[in-house]
Amino acid sequence: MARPRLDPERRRPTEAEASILATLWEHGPSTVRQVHEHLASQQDVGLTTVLKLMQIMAEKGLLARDTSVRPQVFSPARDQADVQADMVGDLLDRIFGGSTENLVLRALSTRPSSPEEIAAIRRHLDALDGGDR
Amino acid sequence: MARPRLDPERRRPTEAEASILATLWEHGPSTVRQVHEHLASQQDVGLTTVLKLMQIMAEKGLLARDTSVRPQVFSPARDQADVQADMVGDLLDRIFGGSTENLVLRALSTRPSSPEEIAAIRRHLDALDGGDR
DNA sequence: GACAATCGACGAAATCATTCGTATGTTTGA
DNA sequence: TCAAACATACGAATGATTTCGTCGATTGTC
Repeated sequence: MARPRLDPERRRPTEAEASILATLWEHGPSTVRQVHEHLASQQDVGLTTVLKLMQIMAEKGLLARDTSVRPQVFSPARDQADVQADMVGDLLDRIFGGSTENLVLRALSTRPSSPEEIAAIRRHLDALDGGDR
Repeated sequence: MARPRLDPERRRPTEAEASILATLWEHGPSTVRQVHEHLASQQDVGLTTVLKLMQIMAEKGLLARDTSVRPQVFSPARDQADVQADMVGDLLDRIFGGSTENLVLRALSTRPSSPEEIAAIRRHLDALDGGDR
């Protein structure tokens, strides 16, 4: 009696899956061992655990795998920006009542941002509305 | 062989729990029936399911309950801003490589923001760094 | 008070997410 | 060549999450 399965598209990665995706986005297409080495430096996790996860992700369509080489090389199947957009949108709807302003404000106040970062965000805002004031 | 239990503090609400918290933040302290009515308008979910979830959340310390009235009234036990900060921080670390700028940029490009909203965000930025340009 | 409606507790089941042992096949290097 | 090391598959265990049925208690209505 659990929740019915979600539409395969728009399926958000789980926590462990997100770690693996992040690794692949950062380092590019990688073998299981490479991903494991990176993750193991942060958390205690076994090689076969990572393998299993990546196999499942490939089945789900989250990863693409190249079986023509050995060891096999995995790459993210979805664009980083797409996944980020889905997850931000989800968070927005789930606990920010859909208010982008609230989310941005919360993000800015949660983590200290450098003046450079703030300036960069201003430029993004300018690009959105032409810099009206 | 699942993931070990997390520290009770800093425990992020699950998906279903987040929906309930959002309802309570939006409508204030509510009965199970009220929460259910609100949620049922969005998804298909049973009354006893919501009840059970809210009981569990009360046990976990996510909700406070007033048993002196009938029906009982539940309210969020943690501040909305705190939970939002935890969840944004988590998303930041998990798939944005800790870059607030990326997250903000993604949020802004994912959802159309009104000029008013953009102006409000600018004011927040000004408050952070005094409006340096 | 009798009856119906509502409330609340509880247990159990289904599914999901994560973990890893073990078994088997493949490659490498002495 | 042959063994050691590595790669991959697979199944199963475990805990977390979500679901809801059912039963007794409480409340409201006539």
